[in-house]
Formats: sequence, structure tokens, C-alpha cells
Amino acid sequence: MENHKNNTQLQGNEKLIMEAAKKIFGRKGLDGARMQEIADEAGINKALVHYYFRSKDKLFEAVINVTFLSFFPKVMSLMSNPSISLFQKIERFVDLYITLIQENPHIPGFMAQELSRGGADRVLDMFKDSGIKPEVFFQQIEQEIKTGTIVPVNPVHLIVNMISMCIFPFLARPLISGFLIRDRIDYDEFLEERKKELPKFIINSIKKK
Amino acid sequence: MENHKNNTQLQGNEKLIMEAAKKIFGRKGLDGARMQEIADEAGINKALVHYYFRSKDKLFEAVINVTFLSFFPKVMSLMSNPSISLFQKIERFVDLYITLIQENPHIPGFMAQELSRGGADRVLDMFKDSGIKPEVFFQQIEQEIKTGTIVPVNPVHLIVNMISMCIFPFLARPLISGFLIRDRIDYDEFLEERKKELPKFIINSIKKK
DNA sequence: ATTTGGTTTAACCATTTGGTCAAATTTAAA
DNA sequence: TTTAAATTTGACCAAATGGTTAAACCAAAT
Repeated sequence: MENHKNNTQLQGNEKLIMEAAKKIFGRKGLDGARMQEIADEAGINKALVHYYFRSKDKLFEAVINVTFLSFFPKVMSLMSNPSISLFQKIERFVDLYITLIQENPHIPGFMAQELSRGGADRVLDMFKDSGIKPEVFFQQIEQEIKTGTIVPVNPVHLIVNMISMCIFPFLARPLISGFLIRDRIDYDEFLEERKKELPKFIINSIKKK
Repeated sequence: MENHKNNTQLQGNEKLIMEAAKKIFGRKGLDGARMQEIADEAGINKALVHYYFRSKDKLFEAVINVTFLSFFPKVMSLMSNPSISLFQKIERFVDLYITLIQENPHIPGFMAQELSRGGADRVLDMFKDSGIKPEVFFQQIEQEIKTGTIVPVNPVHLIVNMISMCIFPFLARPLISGFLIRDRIDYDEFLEERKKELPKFIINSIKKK
């Protein structure tokens, strides 16, 4: 049965290849990854990889898609839910974001990869295609500013700050580890701590007292 | 005259190659970059690149070195200067960091590159070799906490937050641009704004009121 | 049992690419 | 002016790599 167009619900070898590709691409990037390496990681013949995904680029694109599609919708649906208060939203955002990346460690690598390459447009399109509008979050901020709950802040800077502080620690993981050794804290511990500290840090900064 | 060991003060073709390599490596990464491409960018014969730098890896390493050496010393000497107050230090840190990256746009790419690869140890070594100790900054924070000027914060999280918010916007530049279009703000404007907003954001969060 | 269609593999191919080398050219010392 | 050393180049090479293909394999239908 032909099922090349079948997305989302992969199985068997196709699934194996995707998982292997996530791992290898995430580690070495599009150029650094070898088709043979991916095949080995999946435990199958190299030609099979081509059989299922045609080319390296197509495979990469496929991984990009499932990666971002498993990510943005969850985060963005949270952010554009108008019935969650701003502070709650910040708390949940940090937790969700960090947890999602913990569960899919290949994501930051791809993020950097795809962005340093010219792939921002594609990501931007995904935003729009998902039918989700960040405006809700922005308006919510402006609302709270008017109400006087928070101090005036540029919403764009705020959201950039939040994303930065969630993602970057994963990119800089080996570096940060170097610092942490001093305190004999391991990285997962650091991340769990971060899930609690970060919302406090953010809210503390914008909350009017 | 043999001058392969001559560092820091390059000239002529050697300089041209380094600049070209910064640009190409920063854009495409170690694997994505082509020696031919670098030679073309420098406007010289490919064999010359090998003549001066032996191999692609050696060239990459050379660029890594000058990149990080042009960066860490300045930042770290600021951070470990005990005669600058904490708040001033934060303000200067943000400004210096962002300005430095603005002037060397290839740095974030390299940062991500080198970290996603296993190069953290090398970077960590540079810290130590530079004879600069981040402990000064950490102690300063703990001091201010005792004094009661700032609320209790984990110094590691704080410094990670600061670095994250400075670097990540450059990595995510194309994405952020997408958001900014809405407000018809161009990126440099955004960065200048950021130099002012970020210190406020950070200090606001830790300052006891 | 045979056929049929998807699946899997080993062998193979064309191209790209990092790197080399001998010859040519420039520079500077003698 | 010679001469020696450093620099620059085009041509070339071996290895690596993405991709192809024809044959083998296998499960289900007839």
C-alpha cells in the first residue's frame, strides 16, 4: 500500500527512520549528518531511507515539520487562550516549554539549525497555518498595563525574553554544566529549579508593587 | 618568512582568509562551508587557504579562537571587576554584549555551532586560561542579597538569564523580525531598544523595593 | 502453488570535496 | 644580476557520500 503522504501517524521502519533522523540531524545538523549514519541508527539499510523519504532534504524537511508541529501548537494554544490570566500564563509557559524540550532534546538543535539556515519563513508560516494568533497575548499584556497590574513593557521584548531564557540553556547546556560542577548540581536538577525560578523572575520584573 | 604561529596580528591574505572564513563558517557551519567558497569569498586560490591554515579543521579552530578571544576577555573582565556595582555591571554587561555581537555578527552562529558540537570544553578552558574568575560576580550577588539590596536569587540562574536574553535574539533574528513587521520596527532599532529595556527588566526583577 | 505488489538489500555510480603537488611567479637578500 | 626563499596557482587525486538499480524477499490474494 502506497502511503508516502501519510503523515503524523508513522509506524515500523518509517518511524524508526524518523527517530534516528531526529537524533542524528539534531546532533550534527543537515550537512554534518550522514544518510548511512541515520540508517545505522535506525538499524536498516541505507536504501530504505531513500525508499521512504526520497532524499536527504526531504527527510530533513519531514523532521522539521513533525518537530515544530509537535511544539508550536501546544505552546501557542496556551498563549492565545484568553481565559488564562497573564501570570498563570507565564508560569505555565515556562513549565510547558522546558518540559517539552526535556522530552524532545533534539528540538533546540533543530531550532538553531533551521533558524541559522534560512528556514524562518517556514516556521513563520507554521504560525499562521496553525490559525493561532499571538495577538491575544499581546493584547492581554497591554490590558494589564492599563489596569495597572504590571509596569509598562514592550510585549515583543517580554515574549522574546521568555523564549530566550527557556531555550538558550539547552543550547548552552555543556557550558552551563561547567559552571554547575562548582556547586555539584546536575543538569536536570538545574532545569527543575529553573521551572520554579524563571516564572518568579519574570513576574517579579513586571509586577507592579 | 615563516609565520604560521603568528596569531592575533594577521595581515594580507591571511587576514582575508580569516574574514572570509568567519563569514562562511558563521553562515553555514563547519560541515556546510566549502573551502572553495571561502577561497572565493577571500578572492584567492583555494590551495592558498591550505597553504596558510593546513586543513579545514585547523582553519575552523583558528576562527573559533579569535572569535572567543575577542569576546570573553572583554565581557569577563567587566564581570570580574569588583569595583563596579552590581546594577552598573548589569547595565554595562547588556550593552557590551549586544554591541559586541552587533559588531561581529558571526559570533552567535559560532556560539551555537561550537556548543552543539562538543566544543564546550575548549570554551571552558578559555575561561580558565584568561585568568578571570566569575566568582567575583557570584560573590557580589551574594553580598547584595545579604545587604538586602536585592531579593534572593541563584547567581547561576541570573547569569544564565542575562546571557540568554542577550544572545538568543540574534539566533532567532529572522523569527523575531516576523513579529516586528507588525509594528514596522526594524531589527537594529529593536536591538537599541533592547539595550535600554533589558537592564531595566533584569534589575527590576531582583531589586528589593 | 503461483502470482502480485510492496519491501529490503548489496552492489554500484556520479559527483563533490578536502587536500596535494609540481610548476610558475613574486619578493628580497646577496 | 643572481639566487634562494616564500608565495600563488591550475591541475590533479583519493575518499566520501547522496542517490540509483536490479535482484531478492516476503506476505497476501487468487
